[in-house]
Amino acid sequence: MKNKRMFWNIVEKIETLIDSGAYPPGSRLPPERELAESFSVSRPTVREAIIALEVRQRVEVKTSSGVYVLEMQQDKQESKPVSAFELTQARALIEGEAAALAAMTITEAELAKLKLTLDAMQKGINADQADKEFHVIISNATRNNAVSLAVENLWRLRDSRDEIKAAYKNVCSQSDSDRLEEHRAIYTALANKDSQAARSAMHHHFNRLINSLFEVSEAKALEEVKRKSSETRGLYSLNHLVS
Amino acid sequence: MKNKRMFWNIVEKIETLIDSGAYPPGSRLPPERELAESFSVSRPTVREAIIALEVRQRVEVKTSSGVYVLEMQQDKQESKPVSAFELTQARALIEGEAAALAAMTITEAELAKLKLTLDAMQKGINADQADKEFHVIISNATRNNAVSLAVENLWRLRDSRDEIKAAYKNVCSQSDSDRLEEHRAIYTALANKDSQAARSAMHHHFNRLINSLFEVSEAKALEEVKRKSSETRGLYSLNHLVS
DNA sequence: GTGAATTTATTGGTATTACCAATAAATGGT
DNA sequence: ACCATTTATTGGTAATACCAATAAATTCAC
Repeated sequence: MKNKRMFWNIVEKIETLIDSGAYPPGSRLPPERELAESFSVSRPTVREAIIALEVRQRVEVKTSSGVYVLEMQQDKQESKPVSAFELTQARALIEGEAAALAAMTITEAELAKLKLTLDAMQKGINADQADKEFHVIISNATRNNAVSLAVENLWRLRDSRDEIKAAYKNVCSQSDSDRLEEHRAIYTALANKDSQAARSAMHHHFNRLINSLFEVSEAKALEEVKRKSSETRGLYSLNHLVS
Repeated sequence: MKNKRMFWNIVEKIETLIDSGAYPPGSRLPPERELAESFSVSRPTVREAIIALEVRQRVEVKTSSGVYVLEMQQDKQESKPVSAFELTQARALIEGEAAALAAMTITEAELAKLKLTLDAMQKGINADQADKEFHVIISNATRNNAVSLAVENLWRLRDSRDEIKAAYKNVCSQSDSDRLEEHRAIYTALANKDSQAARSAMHHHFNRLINSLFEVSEAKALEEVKRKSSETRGLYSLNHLVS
């Protein structure tokens, strides 16, 4: 069943035409009437599609002149490919510092909430959600919204990449106990208000994760791929951080 | 001159109605025909407005049922207020780690580009742009796009807040020489591939900045505000980082 | 009386047509 | 060759009609 309304199909078709290069940025689209005829729909439908494209900032409508293709403002978020290794390394660095900061500012209430996530993770129900909560609570405990935002953005990045989600799924599910133990260590450091220890524990957490990622990717890879992996292994290593 | 097309006005009116609480999330808007009458426009015009709102994810159209108001998905980017102090502290932490990482991976070409920004800054032309380039080059030198994105997002955050831009403007313009000197120190550390020194130099850079921000804000503030400031000064201090 | 099936009214979806206003191209006069 | 005028093109808005899906009201069977 195609429940979509007609004009969404037209949006898609026009967008495809633009992306194919048939109508480069700055050029003018055919008049509404022509588009309507060539797509075998009515003019209002074409108008609706054009309005949708206009709201999306893909085209600009100049009254009595025509519809012009706008420059693609590429989301840099989308343009830069990010691997699971990069993401994990970035998380280690940023969340490591966040933990160090949080150790000085965290409240008893937040420590209690952290404890709850540990319990939830131990019971194994919604372990992944408890994982996320754990990290978010810590980032908020920094009392620094810029840091919170940075951590949230990394999480968003993780969720927006299917290959990263897949990679994490492989790793997390097979080492729940490690993850729990590491979270406990971070929690203890925070409870002790020990910045250094909190940073270090966070680094260890992600170091294990990154090594697991390498193991999985190596196990899957052919010999040739293995060689490349070992080259990049040095690049994303956290060995200089884990004391 | 109101060159805007009619339907944009309708979009505005409907959005105002929604924001005013007249149509809370989940509720149904009046039928197109009624809206057309009450706004004294034709039905197609109302349809166009609704489509614009739909593309913006403000409403959901259910065929033959009605138009329903969606939950405002507030950009957390916008909802969380971020002060210049928070931003600067976050930059210190994240860019400090970025510099430490970059020290191990930076290329000669990138060092040369860094040098150019130093020269530009010395000449005083486009000093602010040179500043930005300096930091971006370093984040890209990490070979970690997740880190690059994090740094870029912080910059975007800075540019999106007028009060932060204003605060930075006050501080940067009055201490160009300090900034240049600190950049040189960071450059030297990177050229020497000295991670520790690079991190430390970056921390010093932002530490000076944060202290300048405090001075400016204190100079401007009344006595009472001063007291609050000195309370939060401890919160955003980098003293635990600068050795 | 109650529940299910049917009918009816409402509502958005699409198409057709018409006319307006602004723009851009073609034309003509100087 | 240049400028003013005319003409054709193009998007903007409106009015209308009919369709299809939904939801409400009604009817009917039990």
